[in-house]
Amino acid sequence: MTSTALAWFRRDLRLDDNPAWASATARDDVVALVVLEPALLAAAGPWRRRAYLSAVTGLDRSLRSCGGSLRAETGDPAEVVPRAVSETGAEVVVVNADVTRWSVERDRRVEQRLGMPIEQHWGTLVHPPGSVLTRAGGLSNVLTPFHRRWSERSLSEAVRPGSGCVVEAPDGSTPTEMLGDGLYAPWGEQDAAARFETWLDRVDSYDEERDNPATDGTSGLSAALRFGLLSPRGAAADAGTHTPGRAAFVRQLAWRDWYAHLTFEHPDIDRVSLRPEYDRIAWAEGDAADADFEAWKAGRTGYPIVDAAMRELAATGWMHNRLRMVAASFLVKDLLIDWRRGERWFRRMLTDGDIPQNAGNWQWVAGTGPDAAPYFRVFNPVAQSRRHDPEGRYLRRWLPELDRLDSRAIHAPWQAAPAELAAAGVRLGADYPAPTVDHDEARERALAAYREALTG
DNA sequence: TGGGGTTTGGG
DNA sequence: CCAAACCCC
Ligand SMILES: Cc1cc2nc3c(=O)[nH]c(=O)nc-3n(C[C@H](O)[C@H](O)[C@H](O)COP(=O)(O)OP(=O)(O)OC[C@H]3O[C@@H](n4cnc5c(N)ncnc54)[C@H](O)[C@@H]3O)c2cc1C
Repeated sequence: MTSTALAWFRRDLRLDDNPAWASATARDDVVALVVLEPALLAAAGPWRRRAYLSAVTGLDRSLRSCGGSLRAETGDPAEVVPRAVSETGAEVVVVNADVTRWSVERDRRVEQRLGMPIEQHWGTLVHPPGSVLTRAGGLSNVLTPFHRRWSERSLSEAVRPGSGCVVEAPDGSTPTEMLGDGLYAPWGEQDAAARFETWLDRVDSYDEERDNPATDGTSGLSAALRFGLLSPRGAAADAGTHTPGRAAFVRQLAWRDWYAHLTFEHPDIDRVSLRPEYDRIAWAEGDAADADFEAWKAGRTGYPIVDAAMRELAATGWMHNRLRMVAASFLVKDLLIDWRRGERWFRRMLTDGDIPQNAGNWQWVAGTGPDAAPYFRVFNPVAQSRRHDPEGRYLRRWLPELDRLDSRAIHAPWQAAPAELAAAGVRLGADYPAPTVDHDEARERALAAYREALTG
């Protein structure tokens, strides 16, 4: 009698070094399934939706090179998965687990409908939740001790697919048929692996280049990690920590794990401040705040560094880490708008957007999370711009209307002399917005609001 | 991976 | 005069 496993792929869209896939392919036959969940696709903005569907196509490509193909179905997993099980005769469903409340609840619902437990592995983190603990036995609320413990743990060995026969998807449910031929160019684990290889040529200068948004001094691997095209465990192992650049890169992977573990422990990370006293802040609300929020989303705040970053986000689904901090700080501290509103917009628009990383980082910027920046750390958008993009190379890329301003004026056009603006062809309020807020006043307003929440 | 203001100490 | 140190938020 042959044994059949159903491997249900979610955000682990690769075959190599994938614990769930390795286990599933230890059976005689294995069915590979992706469920296109309407709720998830609706929540994703255009960039992440495209990336996800391309990654699904890429997974199908990988499966075809082992003689099978991917079965893709649309619907609620609680309906789709049990149906696929009964159609294929699979006796086990194998997954890599995820940390969000949404995915935990989904898997519980599926198990109920299946009438049996799902076989769970971990394949989207370097170390799974619950495996990195302080002496007291809990999850650290401070990154540094977490990182130390995390580094002390040895990395598990890479796992390889077993020899199970990969089943072909039935007619009508291959990604090509589901998504349309050629609409989504395959983006797969080979692409992620190739990108990682070229990153290893540059990783040694990461610690020096990472804060410069005008150059691609970072790995650009976040979307591949988001969808599991790259094994984070493998990335940490292959990079090593023997140079400062490599150590800094691997530390970022620890940061990623930390936010995932925190999310597993605090499923409401996107809804409540992990330091609850900060939920007493009197955020700006009403028409004026709504107008500020719209200006921020559209890149019309009048602060070039914020506007360039927000325009890049909307146009590409990407934003450099330094700019994420600056743009998020601007929304929270300068506009005094609830971090949750910004978090939702970022999550929708970012190709790499996910709840643990996005909400964790927003809580860090807003000062509401564990080990977050203290609330009185307020970024000055002009100072950040001068420090990290001194020539305005990045600004010019996204704000062509300011290109003729020199590298002194471009960071704060409203401070330039009228003649200088005229010579550069910039009419503030017409070609480019006048600043929506005065940073010095806004900073005082934010400090007062935070202080009030903490003391009053 | 904060910034604004002030003081201090060498030039 | 200026950078660094220091305090505070
Ligand atoms: C307000 C805000 C929102 C963010 N939202 C997201 C998000 O939705 N999804 C996301 O993946 N990252 C998010 N980040 C973290 C970080 O900005 C991105 O991971 C990074 O810019 C991705 O570029 P990279 O792959 O070139 O990173 P690299 O600098 O090359 O870092 C390597 C990897 O480490 C991880 N990493 C790096 N920085 C962080 C960090 N600060 N926190 C956690 N993990 C990190 C990422 O997986 C990244 O791919 C956010 C940061 C901020 C400040």
